[in-house]
Amino acid sequence: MPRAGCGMLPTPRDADPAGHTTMNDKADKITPRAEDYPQWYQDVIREADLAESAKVVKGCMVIKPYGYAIWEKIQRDLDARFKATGHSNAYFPLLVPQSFMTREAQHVEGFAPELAVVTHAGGEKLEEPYVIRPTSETIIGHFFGKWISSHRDLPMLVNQWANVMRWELRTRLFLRTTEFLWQEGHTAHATHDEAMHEVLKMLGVYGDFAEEMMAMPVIRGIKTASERFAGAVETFCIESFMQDGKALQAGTSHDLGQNFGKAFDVKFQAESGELEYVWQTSWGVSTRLVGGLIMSHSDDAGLVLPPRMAPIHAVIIPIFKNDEERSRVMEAANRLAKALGDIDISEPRARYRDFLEVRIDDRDMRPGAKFYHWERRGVPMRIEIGPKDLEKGQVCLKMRVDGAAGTGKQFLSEAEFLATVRTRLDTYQADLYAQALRRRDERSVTLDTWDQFLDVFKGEGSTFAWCHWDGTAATEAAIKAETKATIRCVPLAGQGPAPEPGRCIKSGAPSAQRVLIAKAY
RNA sequence: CGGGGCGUAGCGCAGUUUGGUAGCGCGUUCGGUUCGGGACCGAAAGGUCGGAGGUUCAAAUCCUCUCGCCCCGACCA
Repeated sequence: MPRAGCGMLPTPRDADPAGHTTMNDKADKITPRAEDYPQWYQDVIREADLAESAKVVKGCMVIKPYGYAIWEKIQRDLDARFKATGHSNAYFPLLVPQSFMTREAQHVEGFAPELAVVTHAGGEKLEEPYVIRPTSETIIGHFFGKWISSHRDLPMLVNQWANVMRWELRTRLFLRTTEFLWQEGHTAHATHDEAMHEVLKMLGVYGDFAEEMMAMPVIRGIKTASERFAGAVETFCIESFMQDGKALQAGTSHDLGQNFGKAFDVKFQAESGELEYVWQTSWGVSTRLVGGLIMSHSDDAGLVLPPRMAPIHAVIIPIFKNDEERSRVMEAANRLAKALGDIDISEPRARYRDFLEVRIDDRDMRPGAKFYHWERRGVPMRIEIGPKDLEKGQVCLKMRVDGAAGTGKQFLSEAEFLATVRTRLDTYQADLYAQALRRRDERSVTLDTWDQFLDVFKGEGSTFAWCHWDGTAATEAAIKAETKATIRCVPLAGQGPAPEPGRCIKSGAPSAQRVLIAKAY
């Protein structure tokens, strides 16, 4: 069966009259993005061996080792950033007394439909059911109440890495699963100003992380009331642009005001001697980030990873025809791998060391099959070493995605290669960011008429649309009802087009600035 | 919860209309030959056909009841 091919790569075997191929007719194929984007997304995850649906547990996923390694990269870097901003990790129970969930009115209302409840344990019906945490504001509020009594106890800055469960009706690997992994930061402060400062600081941490480490450009903004976290006074977010034009909320940071302080009676004695409720914040990112990473950079040949998120940076493919060549080539491969593995590729500002991860693929397979194997997994660099290279003292280098500078295989001396590896990875990282940013900006539009709007969002259509909005929930709901597009955020200063007055795209009422509208995951 | 679809080997499927005791491709295992873009030959392992009940000499196939999953709509990091 002749295959459609893998994007820009030549597939000579397509011409094989016998139709021989090692490809499974359906299972190994990556559907092109243009043909079926959601199917492409699933194919990339399967072929890169990142995760699979748990099947036996509705809506849940198994994160496989290679996918989990990416999550570990995310965790390690964010954790260091949280520590650097003064936060400490802690851990709170998975189960939350049901009565806790009902203390804050908006919070119950928002989460009630998606709670899983434990009613029986130890063979008996529980006196009070537990809910499996959909988030931990309530139980942490309870403990903050016990821990905080004086302004000297503030600020309280904790974070927890945990799993949570939300009974979603429709799930997608990484983007929305019933159970997911995340971190949730929870802080308490003496003043609203201080809490607001925290909220924005952590939004900044998320934005920097997304752009510097994931090479994923984001828009920082404020959620509208209807998109706000249940129980928050204000929700801030980072929104990223996926290749199909949809938006992904990649992180949120909430100003909780005194809502949970009042619900859980978290009071402190101020310097003045007065008892006051604390001002709280919470902020989180989840395994959804992995989905965002996939959709930001990957192509029709499979996963593409920025080096700072890649569990493996380089793979060496030995090439030989017989045992004599094999031993010579393997010796050179081992030597090169050792040298590469010693290269420190740490991000300059990071508080941890990062060394280049390299693998030698010595499996008994054709080299071509190995090329495809590692390409699908998004490994940034491939190095081929064969007898010809040994003769010439060179290595053959192929980057997973060809930068603007050149395409295809490059041949360079081993010394030159080793000396430039670090730079090449940094350039590659920067190129992926630039490409993602260009893609987003080229496809962002400013719209001024409802007809234009309908044209953009008809059917499955979506892109980043900057539009005037009259600020009312009614208009927002009308836009969503008619087009499925939603207001992703009101951009913070410098995050969208410069503010200019105009008229609402839907109602025609006056508006002070444009907001970001798109369909969302 | 409504509408649609599907459960047969690890994966993808055929077989069901017209009952006759399960097959194909890929993968896997073993042996050999191969190896600069998805190799080939030979041998082998692997299935109580989602489950329960019924009809029949005989059920993957017909009947009844169940369970599960996927897709589409209403909610969401």
